Amino acid sequence: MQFITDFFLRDTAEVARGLLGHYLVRETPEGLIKGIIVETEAYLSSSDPACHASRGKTKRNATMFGLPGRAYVYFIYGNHYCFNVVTGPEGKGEAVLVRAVRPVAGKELMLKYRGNDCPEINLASGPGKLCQAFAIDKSFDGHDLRTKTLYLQQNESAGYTGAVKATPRIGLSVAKEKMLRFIIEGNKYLSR
DNA sequence: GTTAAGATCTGCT
DNA sequence: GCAGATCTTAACG
Repeated sequence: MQFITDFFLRDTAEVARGLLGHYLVRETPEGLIKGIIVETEAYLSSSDPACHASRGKTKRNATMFGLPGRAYVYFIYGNHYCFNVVTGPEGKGEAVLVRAVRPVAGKELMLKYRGNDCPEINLASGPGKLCQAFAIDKSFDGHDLRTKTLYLQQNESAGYTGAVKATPRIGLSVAKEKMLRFIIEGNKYLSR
């Protein structure tokens, strides 16, 4: 079952928390890839210097200011893509970074896209690894996440996957103190 | 035109 | 635990 737009129009931190336990699905010509989201981070537009949108709209972050429920994909550190879901009303500039999933289907394909024989526990345990395993690149920037090839799917048992915990976000040089990272506590597939 | 910093990963010590 | 790889974007001259 798909998410409705209203889900993404709520408070961004609530959306980040609410996505835990649900599915991220990728349909490739070679087969289906599916994972359960176990780690997310919220990026707010106001008073959040860590957010790309905090210093206004630019060519790179324009997607963040677009329609909720779209994908915001950007390239970082010369090597990696990061996958976000745009939240809030159009023009606000907020998003949720999906940092890690637990693989549930298409593990062979994920392994192939990751390009080495990494253990299952590391297939998608981090934003860059997740994009590699799901073959997500810049062509998905602005992609509507209710259409095929890449979408989010509700999981009825999401609320029973474990206790949710808020922690500081990872890898930032500013606003390190904000508790905007959400994890399923104790899950083996977290980035750390 | 030039430069510095970045929502990371991997391999080596 | 730490440094290096690697390159796009945005700010500045």
